[in-house]
Amino acid sequence: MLDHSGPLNSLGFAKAPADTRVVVAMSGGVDSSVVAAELKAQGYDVVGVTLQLYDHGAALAKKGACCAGIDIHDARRVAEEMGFPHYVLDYENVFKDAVIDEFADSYLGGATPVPCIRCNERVKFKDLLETAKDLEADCMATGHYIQRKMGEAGPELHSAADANRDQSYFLFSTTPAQLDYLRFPLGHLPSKDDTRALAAKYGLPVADKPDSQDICFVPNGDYAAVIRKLRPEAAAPGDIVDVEGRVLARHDGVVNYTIGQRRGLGIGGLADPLYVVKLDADARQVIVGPKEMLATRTVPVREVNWLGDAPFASRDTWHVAVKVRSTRPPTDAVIRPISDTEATVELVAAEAGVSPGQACVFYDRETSRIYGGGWIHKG
RNA sequence: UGGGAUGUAGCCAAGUGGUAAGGCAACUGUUUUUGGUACAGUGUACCGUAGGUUCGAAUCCUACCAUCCCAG
Repeated sequence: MLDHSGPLNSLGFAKAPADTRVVVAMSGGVDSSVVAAELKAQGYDVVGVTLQLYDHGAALAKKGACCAGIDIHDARRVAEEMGFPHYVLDYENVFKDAVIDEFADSYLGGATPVPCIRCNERVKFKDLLETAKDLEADCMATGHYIQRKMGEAGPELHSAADANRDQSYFLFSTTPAQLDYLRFPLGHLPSKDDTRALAAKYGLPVADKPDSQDICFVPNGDYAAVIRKLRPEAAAPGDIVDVEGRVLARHDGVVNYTIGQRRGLGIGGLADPLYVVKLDADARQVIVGPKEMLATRTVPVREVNWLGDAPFASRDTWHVAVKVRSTRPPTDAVIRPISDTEATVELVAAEAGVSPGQACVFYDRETSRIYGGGWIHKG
């Protein structure tokens, strides 16, 4: 089921699976459990590792969570049944510092963060990856739906075969060095059904667990409540104003809003709906306007992670396709590098709801290859 | 105090005799490993109050109340 290329084993090493140690990042969900089971079945020296990322009450009972409470036990059960060692590491402090704090501060600054990406780049592919190396593993495998393919200049990042499952948006910041060490055994599967079928085949206790969704550390979808707990000032009220500055209503914190948002404004009596078109954290203002005002064509990005073969700033423009959100197909765009890590992205067709703090991910126009991406800022 | 206008669900607003459109907001669901969007669904409106005319009124008549505008 896994990739094969010449004399190398399925993970790309020129030795027997039994001599290849692979750390599997196990969240406790179906995907990573299948990865671990499959590799173990193929004879690899599998070591399962699960991170405990947070541990507050309400989130534990929630369906579709990961990396806490019952999920850790689920991962452990899979390891026991399949017969490989499994370790649970306490990463609560790391996760809070690297992900949750920034999540809160980003919202306080009027931006809209993507904590799942930060978690991958700052925790799973950083500390956990180092831990895997400490365990003398040859590589680390995850259950992400994305592909690593060997190219002329080394490993390349490619979208998952199943476009509906593709998680490339959340993995754009994977560096070449990380990519070299990582493996994504599920990326080539045609659909999630195949994953569940494999889970059933190995008799995994997690075969029927629901998919994870929403932000894992946020209970009940109320992310603002989490922020208020961490940063009481997040509830500071302010005005909801139109583009001319007229006050239309009051709000209880800019953290409750994001650009493109329609619901929650509470302003009625108009012929057409209003959308948040801008957030001014300093003035505590939520600026609203008609839908047309959301059309955005110029997107400034920084912290660019470039995965092309030639240096990012070696050209004036790159013609690619980009995603400014996870749930829409890539759209044609031109990247104009400003430096090795900054650029202006011009969308050929305007997108609505582009917000600072979100990611802009670069895709090849013709192939499944991903050229990295950058973080959108206010410009 | 005169003159004029208006009063229909949280807001805006159709409906001028036959028993209450629609939009916005709100809520719920679907979609989605971020936020958001989109889509679908959800409303017992004492039709300002009190009388009257009529088989029957939100729609006609009277009075009153409230709000707004003009006049001084």
